[in-house]
Amino acid sequence: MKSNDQNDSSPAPAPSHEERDFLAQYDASGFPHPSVTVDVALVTAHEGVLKALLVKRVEPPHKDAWGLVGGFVGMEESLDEAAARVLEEKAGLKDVFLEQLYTFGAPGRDPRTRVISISYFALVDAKRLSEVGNGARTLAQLSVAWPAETGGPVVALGQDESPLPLAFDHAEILGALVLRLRGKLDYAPIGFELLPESFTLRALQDIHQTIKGETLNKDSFRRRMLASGMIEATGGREESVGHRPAKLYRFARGNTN
Amino acid sequence: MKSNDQNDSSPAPAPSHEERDFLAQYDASGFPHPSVTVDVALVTAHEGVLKALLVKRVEPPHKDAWGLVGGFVGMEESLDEAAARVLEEKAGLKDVFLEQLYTFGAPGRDPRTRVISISYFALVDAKRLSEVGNGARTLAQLSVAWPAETGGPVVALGQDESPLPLAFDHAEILGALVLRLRGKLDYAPIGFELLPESFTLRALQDIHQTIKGETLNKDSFRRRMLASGMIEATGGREESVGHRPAKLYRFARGNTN
DNA sequence: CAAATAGTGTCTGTTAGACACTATCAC
DNA sequence: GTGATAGTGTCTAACAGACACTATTTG
Repeated sequence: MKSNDQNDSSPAPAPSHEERDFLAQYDASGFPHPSVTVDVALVTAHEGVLKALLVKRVEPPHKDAWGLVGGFVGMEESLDEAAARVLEEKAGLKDVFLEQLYTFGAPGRDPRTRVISISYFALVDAKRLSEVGNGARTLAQLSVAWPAETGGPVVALGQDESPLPLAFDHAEILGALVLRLRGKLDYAPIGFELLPESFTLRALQDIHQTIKGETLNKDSFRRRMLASGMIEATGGREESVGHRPAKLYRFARGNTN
Repeated sequence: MKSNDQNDSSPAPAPSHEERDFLAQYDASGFPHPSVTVDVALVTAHEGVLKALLVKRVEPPHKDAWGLVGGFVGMEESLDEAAARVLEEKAGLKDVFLEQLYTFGAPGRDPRTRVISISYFALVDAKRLSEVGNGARTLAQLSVAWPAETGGPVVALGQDESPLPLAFDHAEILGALVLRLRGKLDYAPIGFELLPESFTLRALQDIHQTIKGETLNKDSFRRRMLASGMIEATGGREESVGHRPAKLYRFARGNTN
């Protein structure tokens, strides 16, 4: 599927750009141009805190620091496609919720050359974390690690500062991410993206509390969700939980009633 | 201040990039790179509708269509700085509220080459419109025009479609802009940016109604604004209005009470 | 005075928070 | 039964909408 020969006469597409030297770019008239990348924060809610996938950098700059997965934007792909590709190549995840966050382009954010990075965030159910790493091309090289498995290479996003040294301006990206999630939670269906298809009201409330960083009133949350029309009962219930089982709900796409 | 000689040995900075040929960019190894631009929507509320500054394009592509002001991002400036510079050079306005909106980068959005554009929006009081054009370097060339003066070269942003043919994906940018303004209005102080420093509650309500595209309850709006702590009375009042004059207020920065 | 809009006081319906109470599972 | 959480009913406080009424200007 992938050609290692850049001079191959067949129309070999994007992947080769990952291995190129990272130098300032010039056009035919000698005018320099910035490089354009996407950085993707893969986010989940785990044990009551928001967590994002970080990979340990094995080469300078910021060697041994932790960073988001990222890569160059190909000439033939949209920004959304680039973000999805990077997420699949470097984390092994497909078909996840993906949204553009913000574009960072301070002149000094990468010490090698001018790099403009469009940041994205992806939301996944914590149960899909086991997929991370499957088929990821550069996993071994970048030594991906995830909280559930190692307890280490994670940053908990909240009022506290990150406990890990982060590369580039990735701490700023994660800060903007938390604000975006908090701001959108009340009017956009992003909470459901962090849960499996069917879930209990309690689990949904936990997600909301994790994002907001505060406890919510149970009765009010319940009434509000049921009245919103955004969820519908699946008919099923929890099983083997040691107490009265809760009804299961699913996200009712389209109902804005 | 500006050098017309690109081979000048003094460290002549950014402005020359505007006149270059617009061709695909390649680095030393022959790998192509996208161009990076900023597009800025200068927005005001005028006669009950949102309006954005558009300039008529005098060269292909999209010759004779209307577009936002835009320009290349210089290698030494941040994205915010690039947006402010473009706004000053092409609309003659300085010191206005400016915020990044979204980044557009579909492969075909510019027929010449791959262009990734970080869009911004600027908010100004309608009374500052008279400044538009002052000192704008390329104004004559691009034939800037504004609603208040011509009635023509404007797009009214609302539920209706634009009556003007718009260049590139600028219609999409304006659509995203309206959604952003509506979404932020209730929790961010953006309404004040569309008004002079002192204003009446009625004028503020008009701005909110213009952005939301719906009428608001007068009593409730009044109570909400006064209780928010975001505004404070200046002590002054309207004059010569043919009816009871309203108190003047100003935006009380920082009060989130 | 009339015309017009600013601003106040009060009632009502809706919604959020609080809390008591009942329901249903595992053990 | 006990322990634990799900789910319901009801009271209350806060707030938005509605509307009547008063206040203050220009002409």
